Amino acid sequence: MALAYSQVAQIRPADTEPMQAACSRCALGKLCFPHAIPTFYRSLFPLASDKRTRLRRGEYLFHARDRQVALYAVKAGFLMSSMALPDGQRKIVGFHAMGDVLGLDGLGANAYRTDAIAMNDCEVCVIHLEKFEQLLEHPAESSHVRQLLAGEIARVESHAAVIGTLSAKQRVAAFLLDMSERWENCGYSKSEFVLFMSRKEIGNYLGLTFETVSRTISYFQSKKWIKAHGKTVHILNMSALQSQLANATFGLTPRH
Amino acid sequence: MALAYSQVAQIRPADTEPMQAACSRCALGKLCFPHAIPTFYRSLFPLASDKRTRLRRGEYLFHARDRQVALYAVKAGFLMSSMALPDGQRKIVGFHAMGDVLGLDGLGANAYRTDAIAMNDCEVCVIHLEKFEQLLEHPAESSHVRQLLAGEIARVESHAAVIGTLSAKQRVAAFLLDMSERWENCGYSKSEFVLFMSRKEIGNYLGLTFETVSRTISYFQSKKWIKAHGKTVHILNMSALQSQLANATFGLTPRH
DNA sequence: AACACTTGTTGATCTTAATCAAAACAGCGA
DNA sequence: TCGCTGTTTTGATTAAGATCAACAAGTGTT
Repeated sequence: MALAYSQVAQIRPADTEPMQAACSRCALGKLCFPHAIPTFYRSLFPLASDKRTRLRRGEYLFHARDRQVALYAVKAGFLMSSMALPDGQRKIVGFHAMGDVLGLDGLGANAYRTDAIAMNDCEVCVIHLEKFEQLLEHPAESSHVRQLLAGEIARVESHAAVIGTLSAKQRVAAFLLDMSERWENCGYSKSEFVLFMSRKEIGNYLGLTFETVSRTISYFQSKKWIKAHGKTVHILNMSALQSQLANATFGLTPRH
Repeated sequence: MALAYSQVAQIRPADTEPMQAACSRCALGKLCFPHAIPTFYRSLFPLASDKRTRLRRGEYLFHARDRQVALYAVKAGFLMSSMALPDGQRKIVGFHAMGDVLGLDGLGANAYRTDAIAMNDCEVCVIHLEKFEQLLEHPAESSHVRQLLAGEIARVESHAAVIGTLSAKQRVAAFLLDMSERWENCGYSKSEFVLFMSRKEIGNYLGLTFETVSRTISYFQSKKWIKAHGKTVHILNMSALQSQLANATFGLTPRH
């Protein structure tokens, strides 16, 4: 039964409430829609996001194929997006933390293309599509949206490159460095952080089994490059992890 | 020495010439910018694309990190986009045929993010960024661009799912079906077509060695599902290939 | 046509990571 | 607190696919 997230839970109305704080006053500020609604536009479009939604672990924010009604900006907590494969498996194609915008890949298709599932309790800003259309009338927002979309392409392309060319050790090293960078971007320590996903989920994301992920983490610990109990990770030697990616590839990994 | 495409060749001015046929009269018509410049806008923006460029096999259309100056729509021929990996390898992240638009992933970043290389002689429409900005003022175009971007995300995500979860046989089957579909979308036969890339390039794209690709193609031939000499492929049993993807996965492939 | 050179096929062997299995550990509700 | 359940770690074995190698089939050039 794949992941334990199978329980389908619709967002109940009670969980959706008007936002107290407008985007302009949101602590995330620069992360999701940095210049959202410049002062002189405020009278027209008072808020980019007018609702927020709370989700509990395992709840779906949206399902692939659902008619798209909104974009979502993560305010707190973590989500993942996954795709159903023809054979009934699921593949995790992305992890999302605060500031990330979800639902972009559905634009124009009138339907979401992935499932978005909460990995823990989280809070999400809702930007309804009508509101979004209004936002787009402002060139800065419109260009920012293209930037978000283009950035997402770049992110997914890199990920495809990672899982398509690197060995297990390299993939896990790349993953840890990526997580480190993301925590840093959110203003936290880049050398000490908590993974918000299980070994199984990491493996799914990286195209490895959870045993291989676990073994690789143990290996990095034996080298004293990291210290990890459970989901807590302490990076002791960042450059050793980085060099895994840079050299390592002569004779040790696929030539392609 | 990676792929034989290493020779860097800038586009020479002589290769870039004014287009005879405007988008509105282009044979590709619906493919790249379907509603480009509706009649009543023509006086303002007479052409989406005002230049075309010819490339010979191995030439670069653009390099990652180059300042982005244009988008490109493929008019004839085939290109690939590839990324340089930290270790000096290259990873092919996409193949592009006529009607495809290249350069999208650089939008907003002010620089291309991938290298685009001609796989054979080809002809490409150039949509300069200034022209593009004008185009965006028309809501239909603006929305179409978002659609192109979102579609690209979906395409790359599926590809990541393919190489992250499927076995060699499944990947090659998925690849052949994908090529088949693309040829069909361009109005050609879906069961008989020419692969425009080498086994090595297929392998690179799919995260396999060229030997494995070759062996897998031989295997499909031995099953009488396809007939192939060199780059010419004849699909004899489409549903057998499809079923490779659907079942196959119980006990035979990674559980993740 | 003859040549070099690149691309593709097939075989034999080896390595990596998957699979199977079992025990240690952590979290949670009664 | 205990015991249940799911997660993580570690070990032993296997299989898929990478690597090494040799040859065949194309492709292009003079």
